[in-house]
Amino acid sequence: MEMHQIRYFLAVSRTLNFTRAAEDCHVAQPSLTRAIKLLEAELGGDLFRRERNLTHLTEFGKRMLPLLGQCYESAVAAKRLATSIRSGSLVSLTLALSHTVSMTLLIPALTELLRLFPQLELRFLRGTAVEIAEHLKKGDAALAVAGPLGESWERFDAWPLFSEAMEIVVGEASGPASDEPVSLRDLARSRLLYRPYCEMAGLIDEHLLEGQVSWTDRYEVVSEQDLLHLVRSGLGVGVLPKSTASGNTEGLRWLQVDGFEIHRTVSLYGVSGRERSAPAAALLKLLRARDWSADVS
Amino acid sequence: MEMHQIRYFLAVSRTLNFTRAAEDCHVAQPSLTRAIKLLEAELGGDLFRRERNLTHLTEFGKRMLPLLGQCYESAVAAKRLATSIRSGSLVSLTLALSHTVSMTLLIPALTELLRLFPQLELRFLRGTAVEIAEHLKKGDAALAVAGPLGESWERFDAWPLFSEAMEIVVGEASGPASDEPVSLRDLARSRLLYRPYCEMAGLIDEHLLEGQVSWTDRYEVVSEQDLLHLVRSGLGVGVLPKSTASGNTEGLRWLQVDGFEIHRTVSLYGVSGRERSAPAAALLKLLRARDWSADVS
DNA sequence: CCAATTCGATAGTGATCCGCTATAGTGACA
DNA sequence: TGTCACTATAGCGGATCACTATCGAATTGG
Repeated sequence: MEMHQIRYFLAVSRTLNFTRAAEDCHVAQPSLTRAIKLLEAELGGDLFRRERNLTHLTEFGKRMLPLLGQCYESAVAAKRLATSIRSGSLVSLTLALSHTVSMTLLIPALTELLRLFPQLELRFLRGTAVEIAEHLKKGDAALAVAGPLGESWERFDAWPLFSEAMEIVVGEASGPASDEPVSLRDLARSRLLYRPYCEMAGLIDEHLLEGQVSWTDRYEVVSEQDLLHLVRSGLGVGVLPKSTASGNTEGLRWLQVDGFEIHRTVSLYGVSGRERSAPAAALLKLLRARDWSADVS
Repeated sequence: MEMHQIRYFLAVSRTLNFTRAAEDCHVAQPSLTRAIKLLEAELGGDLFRRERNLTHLTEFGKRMLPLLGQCYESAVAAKRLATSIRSGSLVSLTLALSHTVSMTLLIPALTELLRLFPQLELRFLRGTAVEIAEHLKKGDAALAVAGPLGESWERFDAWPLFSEAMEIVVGEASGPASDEPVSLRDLARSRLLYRPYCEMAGLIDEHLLEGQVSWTDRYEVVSEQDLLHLVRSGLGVGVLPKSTASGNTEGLRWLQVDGFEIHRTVSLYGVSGRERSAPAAALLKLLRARDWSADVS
């Protein structure tokens, strides 16, 4: 079953006249006749009753009409969509974000991006470092923003955006009473709210073990928001990048802890050798040009 | 955009590997590569990022996938349906009926037909003589049952089924009191319920004019059922084929009217030179073999 | 009743395009 | 570094599609 056969079939269905259908299709009438005959042979039944003046669809042809019409319409729709995309009236950009990167960090750049590309369809993927690396590799996302991906694939382009401290946060009404620096050991009796999705999770664990701290109690959470709610309720202690709760610090207290100092670098990632769409290139430029100092202080 | 290109595109979308996709499609890999390239050229953008190990759909390819998938699915569905029809598991028959032919006349034959073809999809078209002739000509219906079609097209096959009288019917409580024959003139003051859709309407009109009868009042109705309801309510006089109300005579009275005698012949119609489907041939045989005497007495 | 017209089928030819084999080029991987 | 895996390219039949020319039959009009 070939596309031109379907096109010819639909033309004859409309005109009920082989000659005129051939004109409509801009082919010679014998070509159309033969195409229809081949289609009939393939389907195993006559599609038309040829009666000069009264040519019409057979019962069989009537059954075939909707399906073949749909087939053709889909092809036409695909071509239309392709044209629409090519003309730039339909552009999209998929961005992979670490669970540890707050959307608020990106809002200014995204706002500017949408000013440049009003029609842009933005799509976000959230994931762990491994998932983000996968998204980039498979081309699910054109760019990604995350902490260190761990994975060393030489085709990853990484543009560092900013560095920030991982800080320890407790609820305003809980934890050590003083504002003086406390020791890790003092803190070890609290419940640790563990973020397994964090790029720094392994490093934090090592750090705590080096400090001879064994946290007796540990909750696993699956999002920064959940963690913040738990911390505010005094149900545990969290280790968070500074930027996560910036501008949303009510009910929280940042602790100075002796012997705990970890920084992470948030980078923008891409895959070298892949041409970037215009919006992707623009977002890259916007993010790299941005001054992040306000977000990490 | 050719069908094989779409098939190849879908295969590569599944396997994400040109070589394996070519195997799946039972073509050589270069043929598939070229087909995809042509498709990309036609659509105006790359569908895949060729990265040996990591070949994947581009954003553009992802957009195209659903539509092209639908296109291919429709074609496959059409072929499946064709096979299904050819194997006889899906047969249909369209029958055109005059408004003046009661379905009850056909029930015995249809019952038998459905015993022979349990899977048969029956479809009915109702219409006037002109409409029925059109249905037959255009192939909308394979067979028709009606009174005289009026149209003389030499390609109409007509098999007379039965003849019957056109009778005059009034409500039980209305009309002339006696059971004696009345004259047309006596009746002329009643309201005539006129059936414009009847094949005999013209002839009936002539007949009444010949009898020098002018009906002062005339209602037009659009169905036998509506007419019977009106007649039962005493709102008029109807002229009906005997078979119409057979088995449904409550509230009705048949009048003997001097000088009024019209018969009509109900025939089965087909179009010569068109091959009939098995169910059509069977129904033809059943209807012609039937004894109609009980229906017209 | 015959000529003109219309409509679909057939024949024959040329060109396009598909599918094939062979092979090159290039990352990935051990 | 050598081998493998994967895609692209080149070149060659062969299938088939589109074309022109023409026929046969049926309808239409004078």
